[in-house]
Amino acid sequence: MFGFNNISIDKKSRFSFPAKYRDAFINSNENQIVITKDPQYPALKVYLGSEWDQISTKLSSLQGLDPIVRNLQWTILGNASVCDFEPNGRMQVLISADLKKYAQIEEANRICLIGMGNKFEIWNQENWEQRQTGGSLATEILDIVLPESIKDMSF
Amino acid sequence: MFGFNNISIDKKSRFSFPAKYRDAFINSNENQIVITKDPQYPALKVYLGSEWDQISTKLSSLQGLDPIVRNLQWTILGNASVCDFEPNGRMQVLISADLKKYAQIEEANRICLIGMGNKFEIWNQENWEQRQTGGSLATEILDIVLPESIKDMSF
DNA sequence: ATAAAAAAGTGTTATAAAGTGCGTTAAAAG
DNA sequence: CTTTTAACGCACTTTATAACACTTTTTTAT
Repeated sequence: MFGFNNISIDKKSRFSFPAKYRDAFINSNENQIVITKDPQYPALKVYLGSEWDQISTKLSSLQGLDPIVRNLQWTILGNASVCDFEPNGRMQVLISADLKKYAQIEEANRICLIGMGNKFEIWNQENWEQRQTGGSLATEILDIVLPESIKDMSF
Repeated sequence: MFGFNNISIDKKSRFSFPAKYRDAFINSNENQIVITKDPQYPALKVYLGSEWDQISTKLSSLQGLDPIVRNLQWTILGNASVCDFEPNGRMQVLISADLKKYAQIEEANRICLIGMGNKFEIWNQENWEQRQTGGSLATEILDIVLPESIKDMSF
């Protein structure tokens, strides 16, 4: 599941996945979608339920007394929104007010949904364009020093 | 059970878990909730009864002569408040005056309830925001040197 | 020590806001 | 031109919260 999509969000903060991904969703047999914060950029990560189960299990098992681990747990686990998802239906998903704020899409009625294989990203259009042209964003965090326990995880 | 929730506490210091967690509570067959102090931050930990049984059993069995262990035992075991909990009912829980004070939510009528998988955290809103934006809090303890006996526990 | 008063805890109800479901219209693709 | 997809609008349902009433426990005063 790849590619760029500029799509709308309705008055109740829902968007629907483009129909071109329907078959892939049906084949992977998912009935849940998880949206959470991207730990580095003002953007959102969208995981399939099964992917999320793996990531969250691993992340929550790490030693929470390490402050860096704890921060990642807060960001990724503590902001995750689990949504029921029907690959055969409208494939609609709600974005919470909190996550909208983080991704700076509070006002917007359009978002960029980027397919990255087994996950998606959601971006505010201006931020996405700026990143694509090599610009940097005020809120981005590039200098995370990861503890050993996390180095083999990919979010 | 994941995600951020900004919820109210009533005049009698009760809050109710958001309805989205109901199914998970019913499935895990819990009828008790335990709230206690977070050992590092001015925040509260909320455990399911079964999780608490494991953690408290393990923690209380550790050698109490090590001062760090002793401190963790005091903080976590000595402040635990066990509450009856009805997954099919209103899922309401009372926060004791003591714990409210520790988490600095005495005045506030709103709290942040953070779902971290098999446990929750409760934060005063200002403290939570400050932590999320990289700020630090006066009362936080980050430089704990953990004894071996605790390194494989995750609270 | 007892009664009254206050405080703390428990449970119920009403209402506004948030979330969900679905039909219709508009736009795009074949 | 037909079919599919995306966007919009509306009605319905669920949820959150404040307000209220009642019970139990604790405190205070006599």
